[in-house]
Amino acid sequence: MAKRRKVGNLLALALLSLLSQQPMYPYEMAQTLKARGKDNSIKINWGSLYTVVQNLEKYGFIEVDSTEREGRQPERTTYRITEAGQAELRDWMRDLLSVPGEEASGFAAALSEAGGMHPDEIVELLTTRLTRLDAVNAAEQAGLKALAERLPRLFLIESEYQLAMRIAEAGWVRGLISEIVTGTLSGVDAWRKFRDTGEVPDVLRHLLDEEAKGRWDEAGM
Amino acid sequence: MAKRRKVGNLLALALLSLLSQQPMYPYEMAQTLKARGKDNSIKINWGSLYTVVQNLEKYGFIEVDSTEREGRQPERTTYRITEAGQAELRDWMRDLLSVPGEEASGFAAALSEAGGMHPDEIVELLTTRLTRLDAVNAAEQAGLKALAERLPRLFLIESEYQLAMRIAEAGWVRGLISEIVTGTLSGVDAWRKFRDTGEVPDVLRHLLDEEAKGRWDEAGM
DNA sequence: AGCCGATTACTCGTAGACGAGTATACGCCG
DNA sequence: CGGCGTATACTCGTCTACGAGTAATCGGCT
Repeated sequence: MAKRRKVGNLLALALLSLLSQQPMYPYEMAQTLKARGKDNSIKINWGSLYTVVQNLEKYGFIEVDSTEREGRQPERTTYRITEAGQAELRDWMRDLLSVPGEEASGFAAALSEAGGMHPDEIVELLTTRLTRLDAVNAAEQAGLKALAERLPRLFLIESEYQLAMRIAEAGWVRGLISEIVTGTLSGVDAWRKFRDTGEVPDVLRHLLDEEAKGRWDEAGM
Repeated sequence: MAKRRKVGNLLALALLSLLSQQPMYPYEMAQTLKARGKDNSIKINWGSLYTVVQNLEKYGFIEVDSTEREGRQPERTTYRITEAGQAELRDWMRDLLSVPGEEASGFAAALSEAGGMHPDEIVELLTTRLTRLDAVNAAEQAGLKALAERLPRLFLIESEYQLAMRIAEAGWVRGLISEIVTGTLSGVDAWRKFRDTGEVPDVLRHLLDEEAKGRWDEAGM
């Protein structure tokens, strides 16, 4: 599951999908993606675009359909998808849809280092995040509503998904803030003391000892 | 906000955080991260490790503390964090915690291409995802519970976060499946028809026309 | 008629990510 | 006490991502 792809960039997925509908040349692909608003979910990078197209060709997922020049413009190479490309697209989609996980989040990484900062500062930062999340979500919700009048929702599920996730995140952050503030989160008291006075809590000393003996992984997480 | 970092790899964040506690040599950093179970949230890659350390040094965030050799082993270079490094760590943390978004998800990308597959297949795949999500979540929940008995929750927030997000995702997926099955999701009927009979729905034809004229972005999403 | 800015379409160079490979030392089993 | 598996500590080379730069054409305005 979630196996390594020969061409792993998500932009490649979008391109394969595009070419499965009709042949195109690279620049046209980028334009079409932009026109369809896909540049929200996938960043279109000129550098990547041509590398990805090249690699897709290298591995036989797409092939040259024709090359022509209009006037004296630089040559336009039109590509079409191959059988192998169709298969790859299909397989990749199945994989992405059916296998959860894998995404590394900066926020999660930062959370796991949060012990290095003062609780009050964390609360302040999280509050800022929450405000921004709420703002973005409200805007997005309004945007979605507007679009929903002209488009079947089918075309908007991916935005709905992202919105749902961000709403969930907002909820979680709200909860965390209140847990830190009220002290419900076990460990904050010692943490705050440590950050304020420099006094190393027993728990921490304990943990460091255990770590030295490499006992952490025993719980099998 | 969310500005470009001189050293952008999340591994660098972990390393800075580690070195802000005490000087270490690269291999030791990797060991410590593993011992602390951080290899769940951040993948530790030998190749990346040394590149990142090198870059951190290049930009003055860390500096050589000492180099020694025990016996005839390869030289061990111990690094310590600099003032600039402390500042970078702090600033980066503030950024990661207070600014939401930015994470590109493969699932979202796949969702936005879902129109290219048959609804029944999508439902099948989503159901698989749901099963897996539920399984992973149950396991994680159990694991967390076990750990919570020995560790203050403070050390587990990042796992709690990831769990919360995956639970939210499961909920959303469950909803989507039922919306597709029952046909509540506007557009599925036409979609299914199209996939079954090849008959191009009016809506789609309409959209393609508009796209040609570049009207998509007007809603300002 | 001709100039300017936007659009089209790509090229190239660099920096980063990553994995496979390497080389030494240490423990321990027979 | 010799050999071998494992842990230690990196090195190297490839492949990918990306952004800045380029060069031609087109439309419109003076």
